[in-house]
Amino acid sequence: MPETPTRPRLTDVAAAAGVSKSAASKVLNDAPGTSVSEETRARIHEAARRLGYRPHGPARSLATGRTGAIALVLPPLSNPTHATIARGATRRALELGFMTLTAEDAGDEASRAGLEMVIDSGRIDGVIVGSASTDSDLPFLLTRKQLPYVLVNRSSPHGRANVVMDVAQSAREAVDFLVGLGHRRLGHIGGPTEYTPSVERIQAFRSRCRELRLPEPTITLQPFDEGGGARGLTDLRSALEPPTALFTSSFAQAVGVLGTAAQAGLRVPQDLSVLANDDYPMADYLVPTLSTVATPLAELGAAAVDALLAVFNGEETGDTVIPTAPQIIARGSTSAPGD
Amino acid sequence: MPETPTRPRLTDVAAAAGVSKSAASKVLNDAPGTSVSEETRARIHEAARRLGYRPHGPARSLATGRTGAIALVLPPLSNPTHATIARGATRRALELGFMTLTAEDAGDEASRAGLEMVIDSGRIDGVIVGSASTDSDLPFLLTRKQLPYVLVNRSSPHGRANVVMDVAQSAREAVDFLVGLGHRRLGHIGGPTEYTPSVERIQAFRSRCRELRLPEPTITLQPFDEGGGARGLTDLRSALEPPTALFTSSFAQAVGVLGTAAQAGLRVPQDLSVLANDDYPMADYLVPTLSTVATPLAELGAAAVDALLAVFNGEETGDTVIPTAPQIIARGSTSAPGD
DNA sequence: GTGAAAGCGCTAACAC
DNA sequence: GTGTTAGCGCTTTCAC
Repeated sequence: MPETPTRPRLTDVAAAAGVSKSAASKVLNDAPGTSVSEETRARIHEAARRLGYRPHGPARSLATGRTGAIALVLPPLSNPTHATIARGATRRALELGFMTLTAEDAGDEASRAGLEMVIDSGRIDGVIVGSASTDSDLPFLLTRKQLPYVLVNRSSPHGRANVVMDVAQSAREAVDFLVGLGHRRLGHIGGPTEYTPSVERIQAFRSRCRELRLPEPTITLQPFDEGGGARGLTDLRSALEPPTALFTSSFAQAVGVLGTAAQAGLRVPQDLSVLANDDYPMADYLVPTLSTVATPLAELGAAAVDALLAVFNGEETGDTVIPTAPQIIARGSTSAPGD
Repeated sequence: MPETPTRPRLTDVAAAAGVSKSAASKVLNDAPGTSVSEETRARIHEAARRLGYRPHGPARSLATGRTGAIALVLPPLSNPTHATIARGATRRALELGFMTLTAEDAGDEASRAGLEMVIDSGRIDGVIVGSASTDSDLPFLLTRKQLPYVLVNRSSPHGRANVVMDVAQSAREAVDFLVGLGHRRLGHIGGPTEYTPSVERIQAFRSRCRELRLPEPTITLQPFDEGGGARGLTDLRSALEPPTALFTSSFAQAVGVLGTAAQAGLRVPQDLSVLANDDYPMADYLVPTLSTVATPLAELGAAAVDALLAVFNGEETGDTVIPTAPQIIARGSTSAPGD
């Protein structure tokens, strides 16, 4: 049987089944309240299957005003945090019949252009924003364009729906874990404060230390990358009484800490325990192996999709906090102080 | 001034400029051979600007049969190799006025479903495939669907256009670099042979060793991840005469090697020099810092876009090999044998 | 139960 | 130089 040269249209299916286009359309979408005999229904499905019919997206979009696609606006996916969120979101979207379009937001001119292209294209129903700093104009832009959106791993008072993890809980567990090992002088390498989780993490870390009547923790603010971890370590060590254990706000920062510690002749964990936020397979292969707080990033992405769909339906869901508890994974970079 | 409640259409622009839809359309697309007075032209542009007009993608697609979007089918972007290719491709596509849609191909059922959704959606003009193993049916599928495609970082005799780097050159430079340090017994942790670059790398590595009259190198085949590196190291060390220096086919493998070496009490670089394929910022922070062969991955992605567009235009370009030379970046994980 | 027809926003062939 | 018109493939209202 020779290949069909052009993609089959609804008309072709209808013709093959001996019905009208509208009948075919209703049956294939099983539109509510459609009255078509079981037998015709079967004929239509069979014809569609045989011809390999797939509805043509643009045509359907034009007719319905909906596209079945959502955009993910995230910081560069070279950062595994965001890649994981993206994957979780894409998986969930797929389950619900939505395509995802990723627009990387590196904060530069080119990203911005790409982003506007996607937003203005008329090819998406809504946006999941994971890149917005607190002073980003993205929420306003989307509001002005009348595009539904949710924020993920960020929150904004302007956001119609923010989807977040219990960052404070992670920070508290981190403190408790390190204290459980016997540490009392703790340090934290926080992320930039224009990102809401950084602020929460810092506050929770500090207040948990107070609750436990520990000495005031040393805290430094740094970018999320390896270099930030490196500078953070230098910072913390120059404190009057340097911490014996520290918690980083990103995996990459922890890598930077391990590298810098090794170069400085600081032994981990004997001289310094290191606990990273977020867990990746690489943790098992770093030197020393890296203890982490595993966070439900994929679920976060999935929940963002659910929240966006709720917005589509006009539901006022408010904010979502992922219920999954963070999990400490103890490896070689943490121990009792002095060993 | 109150916001326009609904997105402006071409009709609105035409009305505002006092011309017909077709005039507006032609001017805004500056269609070839359009004769419209400079003055009307200006009026139309001005009206479009004022209203913030953006063509509606689906409508345009329906009318033209083209979408202005291309799909990127790549292995999970948690692998920085593919994330970098994706970024290069997206950047270039944007420059050329194309949107990109990323479909992760993790080789599982869910990815496959997502992929078919994208392919069948009618929302893309072509596909860049970077995930195909040699026995993948993806090329056939795309051919059957009549969707233009190119392979990137892979090659296939069936592919209409393969876009690759000079992997052999990287492998030769790796050998030369290690030999330059004084090593003679070399090892290589190759990637799975169902991926064409793995095969080329292995062959080039081996033949370069022969050219230099070195002892036959020890080669092991492993997955591209950290675990593959770990097992690869174990493998190589169990050789009759273990290599004093090795080249991995991925960055992650090298991380696995460093971790496993540390645990085995093997000193890098004194007991073993390690050179990784591909370079990432993290290399500066591993313990020890990791020597790498930097490869032009972003350019590879960009070139894939160019090649795909050539296919759109019916040009028979054949294969593309990125001209940028690989670059050795010597760090702490390589040294003369025995130090 | 089923089908005819209008129209989503745009482009392009053609008429004026 | 500029406007009219016929679709692109689909959904959906409404009449039969």
